[in-house]
Amino acid sequence: MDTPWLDRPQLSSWVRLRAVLELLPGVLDAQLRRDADLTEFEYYVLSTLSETPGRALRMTELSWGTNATLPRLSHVVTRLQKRGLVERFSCPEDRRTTHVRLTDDGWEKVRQAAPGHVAIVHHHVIDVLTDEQIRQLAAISDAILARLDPSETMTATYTRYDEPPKPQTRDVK
Amino acid sequence: MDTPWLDRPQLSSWVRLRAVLELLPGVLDAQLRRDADLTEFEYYVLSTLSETPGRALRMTELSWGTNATLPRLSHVVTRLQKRGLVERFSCPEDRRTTHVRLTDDGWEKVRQAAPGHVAIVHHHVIDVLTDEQIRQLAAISDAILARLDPSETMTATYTRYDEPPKPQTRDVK
DNA sequence: CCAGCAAACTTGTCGCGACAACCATTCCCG
DNA sequence: CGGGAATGGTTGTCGCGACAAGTTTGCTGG
Repeated sequence: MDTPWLDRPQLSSWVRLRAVLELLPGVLDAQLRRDADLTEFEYYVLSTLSETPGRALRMTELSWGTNATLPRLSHVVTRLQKRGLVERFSCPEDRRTTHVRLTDDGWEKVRQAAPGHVAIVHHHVIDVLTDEQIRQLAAISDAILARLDPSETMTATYTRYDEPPKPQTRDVK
Repeated sequence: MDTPWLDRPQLSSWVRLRAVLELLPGVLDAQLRRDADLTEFEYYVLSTLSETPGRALRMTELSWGTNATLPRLSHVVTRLQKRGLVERFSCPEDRRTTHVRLTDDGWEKVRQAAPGHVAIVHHHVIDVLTDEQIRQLAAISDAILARLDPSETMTATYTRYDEPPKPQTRDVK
């Protein structure tokens, strides 16, 4: 097996990306925990629901919008439910499914947490990049996601939730 | 408090970056666990040591090179030590410090794991980007890191290990 | 020269996420 | 129209990382 090593520019880019992957989530998470007593992931669950008409989604749809596995989401929803921020309910149409709805408390929570979170995203990402770089970053992320997530579950996030993520060939090959 | 919201291009870029942050580490981690029985972080600890003259570093220096807190690193080193991949030893010069050295087994482990890991980095990141985008990504990551890690601990990674990370104002403010 | 502070780790506890196993419902097809 | 597969979700277990003490060694100033 001939090893395709990384040349200088590639290595340089990868090392830096890796550092971002390692450090950025922690910073965002810490801010939300401190100021809103929420995980970043919890925040995005609430946030996703808050942006949905009816403030409710099926578990599976919610998992598409938040890049989560179903088990993980289920645990998180359980915790949020215990705190009264969301509620589960089932639809008689398909009794396998569970729907999650944002409660008024959950809505209020998101309203209070959003400014701080947006501010830190601005401070650590948006503000340090030029408009040009922001466009570049979108394109780069898109390219990586296309390979990472061939079903394009993610890129559908801010568009639709109405169709399943195509043949799920999520093989790490 | 007037909230500086995200406009369309910014939001688009952030949503995609977030998805990458969420998904990419898991994919890399899964490959290493499966093929080498190593965490990605464990791999980078071993890898960092393997690239160091003498294949040894102080704990603190090692933490600079791997973006880890000292407690985390300490735990990981303990595990690696139990598996015989690294060994701790102390230097009489400053008896507070602990040094970590890659064992022959550890060296062999890294040698075996590297090709697979490099391959998946190629497949998921390098190969989907143009040379131009790789340069852009390095610049973007640099900008984010500069804010994230004002001490520039990270950018020093592939250069030097010999000086402390300047006044540690790692305030999440 | 010693008191107090800082540096360098280590250890313990807790919570979240991955994975696997499981249950319920629905779909598909002979 | 009945039986197996597929879909949708939940639960249990385990391991790693964050955070908060605690410990030892070195440093510095009065």
